[in-house]
Amino acid sequence: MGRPRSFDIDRALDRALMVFWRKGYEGASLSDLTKAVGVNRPSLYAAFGDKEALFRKALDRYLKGPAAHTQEALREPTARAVVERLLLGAADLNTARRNPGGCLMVQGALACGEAADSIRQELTASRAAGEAAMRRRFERAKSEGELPANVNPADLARYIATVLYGMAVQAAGGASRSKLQRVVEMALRTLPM
Amino acid sequence: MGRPRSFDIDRALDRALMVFWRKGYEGASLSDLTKAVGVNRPSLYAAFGDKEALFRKALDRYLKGPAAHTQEALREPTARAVVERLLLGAADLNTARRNPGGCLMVQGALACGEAADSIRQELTASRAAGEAAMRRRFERAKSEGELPANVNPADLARYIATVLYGMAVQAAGGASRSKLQRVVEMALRTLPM
DNA sequence: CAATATTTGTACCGATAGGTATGGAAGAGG
DNA sequence: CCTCTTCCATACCTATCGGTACAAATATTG
Repeated sequence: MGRPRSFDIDRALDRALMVFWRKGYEGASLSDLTKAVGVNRPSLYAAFGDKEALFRKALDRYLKGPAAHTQEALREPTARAVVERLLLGAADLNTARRNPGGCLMVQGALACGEAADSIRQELTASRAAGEAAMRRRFERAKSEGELPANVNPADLARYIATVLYGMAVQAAGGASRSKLQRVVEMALRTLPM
Repeated sequence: MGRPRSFDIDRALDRALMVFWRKGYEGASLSDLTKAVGVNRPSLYAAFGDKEALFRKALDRYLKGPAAHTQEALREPTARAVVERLLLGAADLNTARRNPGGCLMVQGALACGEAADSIRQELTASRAAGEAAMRRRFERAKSEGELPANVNPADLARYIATVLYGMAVQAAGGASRSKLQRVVEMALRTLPM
């Protein structure tokens, strides 16, 4: 009962995600967001809560949508296939025409004022969770005899994560897909497995 | 003639640099800056110009001070020594106790509102300049027969830069020096030279 | 000591930030 | 058709943003 909502809530979230992705949490103003979503401010607040809650929902959607390949990558049969899929997927995601350049988890809030501190911590935690998932996958690979004895799963995961973050910075600076792919190629060529 | 300035201009710039380094260009408010510098707002403006000019001067000081190792690294005798010095130097710089974590050129303005656009572009250009210097150094190395035939100097430079940026993201998230050093170790171990 | 040049501190500027009070509009249930 | 619940739109709130006007303070120069 009551007046029905006049906009699609998932479409709205997608629009908001694009703005956060391009400008980061603090760089995205409420005016940017409402303009992009096409909805007035109080409607946005009623639907999602405050800016912080909106960002968290957008991050969730990001992880389950555009960045879903990270989850799938971990299910690849070999460690090398996992890494290939992660890196090549990142090259695609970071430079997809219809997306802003870069990665929401890196751009979102690297450096910012105190107001965004809790968001910064959340993104740091999300990145750490991704690394931990990679580490567990590599531990499994090692137990299956796939990795050389002198390769530490945690170190390998951190290294791959570092390359991924660096690619996001490159993409935010305008690096093309082919340039990112050559970075991936070089990283893969020198992989210890 | 006239009343002499009551603060040291280089000390002030160092304090401002620390604030920009930790919070980025937009995250650093004028109130943060004046409080850290210990100088009132009009004095800051008289000495350095507006916020943008202050940031540019701080960036300059950053490149010539804390990040000076990048210039020195390029003068190492071999390409491998160049890379080693760059990566290990970055691990130190990004996690030095008395510095904010991370790298000013990465944290400064990755994502932000339109107001910071010119600063974002300047940082992107600075990073590109660093990569170009690396590429030229590797081209020299290749002409001296130091690099395998299948290694493209531009690709190698971009790859190293990517690892450096990724390390900055890791450090901004609180990664310790030893963890960064293990990333470096892995990157070095897999280097094609 | 007087005149002048510059810095200093206070107090303020308009613009914008995130967030909300309020009254009318629009549909669902009786 | 009427009521009730919910949503939409305008207009506004306080706090803070970057930036500055102005006058008191402090030095050098004659």
